[in-house]
Amino acid sequence: MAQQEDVFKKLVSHCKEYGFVFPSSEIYDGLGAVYDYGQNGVELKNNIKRYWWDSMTLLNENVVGIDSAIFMHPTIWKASGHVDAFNDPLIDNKDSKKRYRADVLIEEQLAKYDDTIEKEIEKASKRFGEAFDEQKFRETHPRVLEYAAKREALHTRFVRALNDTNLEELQQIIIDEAIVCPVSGTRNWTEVRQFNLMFSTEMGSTADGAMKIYLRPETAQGIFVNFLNVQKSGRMKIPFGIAQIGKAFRNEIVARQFIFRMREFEQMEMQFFVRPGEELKWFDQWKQTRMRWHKALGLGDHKYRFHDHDKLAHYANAATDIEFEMPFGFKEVEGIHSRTDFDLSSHEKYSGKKIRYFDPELNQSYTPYVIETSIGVDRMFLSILAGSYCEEQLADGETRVVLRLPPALAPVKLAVLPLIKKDGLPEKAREIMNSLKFDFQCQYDEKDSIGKRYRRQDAIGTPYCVTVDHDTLTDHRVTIRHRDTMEQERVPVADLNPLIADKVSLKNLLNY
RNA sequence: GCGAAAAUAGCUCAGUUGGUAGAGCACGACCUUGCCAAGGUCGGGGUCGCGGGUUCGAGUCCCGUUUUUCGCUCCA
Repeated sequence: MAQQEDVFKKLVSHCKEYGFVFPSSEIYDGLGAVYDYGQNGVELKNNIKRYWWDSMTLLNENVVGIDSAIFMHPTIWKASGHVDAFNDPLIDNKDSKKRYRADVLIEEQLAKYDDTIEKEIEKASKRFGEAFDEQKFRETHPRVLEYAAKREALHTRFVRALNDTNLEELQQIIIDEAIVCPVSGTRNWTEVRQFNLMFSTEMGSTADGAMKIYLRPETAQGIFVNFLNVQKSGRMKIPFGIAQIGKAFRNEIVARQFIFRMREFEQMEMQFFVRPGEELKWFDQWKQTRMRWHKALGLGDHKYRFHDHDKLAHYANAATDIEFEMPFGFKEVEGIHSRTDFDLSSHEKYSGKKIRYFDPELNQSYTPYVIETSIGVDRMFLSILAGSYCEEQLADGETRVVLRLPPALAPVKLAVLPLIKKDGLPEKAREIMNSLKFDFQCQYDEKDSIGKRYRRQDAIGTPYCVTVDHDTLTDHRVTIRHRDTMEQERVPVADLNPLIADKVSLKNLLNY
């Protein structure tokens, strides 16, 4: 385990040193759990997205893509359940370190007043026996009146604070009422905080006309609200899917582990619409398809596993995760959920628009059921880096760091290197590079020894190095050096383009 | 959010009881160099995370703060 954490540290360090991932706003001390992708990172990330997008939209004629806006109508998040699910005001006791819902603590205090009043009545009732007039007792007894008044005042104050979502007031109530922690028995409280998962901002420039809107916490809703648009304009027939890649935002309480859990992240989601009753069949099919997609990367089949959910979310009737063995353990990179008709039905209810599909084969209309595949781009990025990163012991006792990235995903496909930087070799190398740069991400390097340049390319995962030597000037052949085996072969310059194109094509991955 | 640890050059780190900020690698120029991190010469780069305090003097001691890591907690 300690060794694995060590690998993780090295990975983070490698990402920064070689231009894959930088902490955001670093010269201003950084911004918590936000990261930027560097010159190599963005290429790798784009290639991952392309691999997913092509696997969805090219391999499935019944899957099409969209790109919906990050801003969406606020009611969408009511319909999806996101507004209600994450609005609890929470408070911590500093001594017991227990966390409570502030509203629940205050409700318990209200119940205590009720209890006290009831106890007074009970006592009096025993004392006076048959002659006891409860109604009159309630209206006249000074202690009961006092507690009733206190209870009423607290209740009024509490309801107002809740309606205004006035967190300071909720905290003040807990202080004023001398509410103690049931565990520690102390009144050493933190501030009341609202852990709303969603970031919000205002749309509209005038104060009174402004509308509170949220940055989407998932891309899925953009697909659901466009279901009819895509189905009708694309003449889509069930079963069919809609794919989308885009940013999502979650104000995580604890965002950690590098790019594994960030506050701003990117998702690749596909919602697949099916007939009611057939959802579990499709769920299983997508489960297998998605696992094959992952394993096609060749990082090692044993590094993947399913994790089926025992406890299901309110909208799901089946759910599983695809987990990858990260340096810090098996972690979720993709979720596959059978979301039933929850989302479409809910949007139908909230929008008042009919969201149905008329199935010509069944000659009936219904609300389609949905299978969702949802994958975190950043997690995918991390899993690929973790799976590719390799410190290799060489025969001569040296070690080399090599990223064994699938060639189709590598940020740089080939480096063109003159053996030495004189005798016309640099010019020849430039000429070769110019003939290849339209088809491949290429790098030219003439600094330092050839061995050092090979190692630099290993560190960013460049699958091929093309070396120009004196013979090249007369025989028009170059040496291709392979990243993984370090083997070399001599090939004609004219053959380079088709040769490399074949090796770095996404087709090699997509044929799973 | 709580607790613990850490922060010195692009990277990895050293820095003695408090007394002129260093090394290796990396980076740039030139020379050398025929295939797996070679060598030489010269050079650029740090208000020691940030803000206070103690002191004649703070990278070093104290307080606060930010960021990161680990453990809890929370969430999905």
